[in-house]
Amino acid sequence: MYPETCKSFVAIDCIIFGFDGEDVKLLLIHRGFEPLKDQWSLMGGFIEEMESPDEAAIRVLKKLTGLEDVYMEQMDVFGNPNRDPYGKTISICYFALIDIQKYKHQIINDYRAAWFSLKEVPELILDHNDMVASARNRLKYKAALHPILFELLPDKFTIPQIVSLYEGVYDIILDKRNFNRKLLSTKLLVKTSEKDKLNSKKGAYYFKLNSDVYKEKFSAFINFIPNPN
Amino acid sequence: MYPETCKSFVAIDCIIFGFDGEDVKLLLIHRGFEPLKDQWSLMGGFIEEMESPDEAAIRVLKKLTGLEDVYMEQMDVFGNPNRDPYGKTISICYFALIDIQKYKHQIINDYRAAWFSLKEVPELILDHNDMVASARNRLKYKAALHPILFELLPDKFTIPQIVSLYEGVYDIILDKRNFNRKLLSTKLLVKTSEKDKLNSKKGAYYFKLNSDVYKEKFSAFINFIPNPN
DNA sequence: ACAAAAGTGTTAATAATACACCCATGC
DNA sequence: GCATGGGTGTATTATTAACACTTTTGT
Repeated sequence: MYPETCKSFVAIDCIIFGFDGEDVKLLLIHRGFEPLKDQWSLMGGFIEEMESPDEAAIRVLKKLTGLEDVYMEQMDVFGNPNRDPYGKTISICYFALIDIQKYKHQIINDYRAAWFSLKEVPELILDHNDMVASARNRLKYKAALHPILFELLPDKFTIPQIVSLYEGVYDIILDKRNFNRKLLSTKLLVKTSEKDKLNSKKGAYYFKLNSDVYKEKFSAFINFIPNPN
Repeated sequence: MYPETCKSFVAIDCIIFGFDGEDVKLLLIHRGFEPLKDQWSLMGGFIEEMESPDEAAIRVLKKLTGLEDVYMEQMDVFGNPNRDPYGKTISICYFALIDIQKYKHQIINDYRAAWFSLKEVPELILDHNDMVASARNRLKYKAALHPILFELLPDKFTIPQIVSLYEGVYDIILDKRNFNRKLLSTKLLVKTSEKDKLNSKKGAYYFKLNSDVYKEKFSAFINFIPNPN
């Protein structure tokens, strides 16, 4: 056995992204317990005795959202020895992409959960704002190359929604003609005959994912975001 | 303070890559101490009391190689609860890219260090072979997009060396004409008037990095590896 | 003179960009 | 009939890919 002094608290924290059709959002909790009561925070938890970090992240995400089989990715470890004044804690961060329509509000005694637009993220406890910043960068990086943002979309979605999604993540304006061409060239999308008439008079066709192509291309490089020249 | 049962051992392990002009190599240690005496292993260590994971990685790397200011990147956390039978240990992995010519063999009582070609990695303790596999994938991923492999090269290097380096990392054969053109188009390289006459009769010109351009383009996307179509 | 590795150019195909108008509908 | 957002096409440029011969020099 190794020396006890090498032990440390180990937690995971989840940066959970959603998309409501207009804006990219972050799921945060309001702590109803000490320490740091009544402050906003990421959802997290300690890793339990017989659990891997990934399992802990899945457990915590399910507790908050009711969802399983969610796209989740390990990102940075935050381990500055002074980051948590309540005990030296190393936190392994995960970012998760969920379909906000599938999110079921869980009744959890100690937390109140709420979605925040990325433009209005409140002050968070400890170094959680840094974690969010890191997750946003990671999301931008990854989504410029791989079609992961489709994880945020419901089963049926329109092209204008995808455009808003990418525009929200990158804070840019896309040329819809060129972007549309690139989207369709991936063969990821299947047009349905239904239209979304809520957001316009003309109505926009709903598309679904071609799940075979999606699985195949999930790790492939696709340049979704134009180079800024 | 949080409950003591949430504590766990936390270590870092370093996957250290080098390049000798022909092959990509891995720096491993032979353990001269229990547990797992006389087996090959990655270099690692526990995170100390007042240390962040990054600081621990830097300390461990320096102890083994004598080098500071090395390119190092946090990668996966290995935290399967059964991964280490000597105590539940979570390991944060780092991969490092060093100039093998700058490597100074350190006299360390408990270890014997040696370089292994990627094609001849021995059986390692615990899950260290998985860590190596993960580091190799990460290296491939990252180096296809960013010029990080230059971290492996000495101050002066030839184009044929760069070609061997990329061919070794990806286990492919490159078209040297197209690759050469892409390399030069990055403006990363400065031709010197010296030639390396060791590896051929004609001799190959030495190049240096243009460090301004290198800093500028370090995070930029450059497609070094052709798409397999 | 020949072997061994270095170096160099052209063409064709593909992908990326810039850009502007018509369409369908609800009011 | 008009305002709103949805949808489409083309021309230009830039990038990538395929492909083979000449150069240098040590032996």
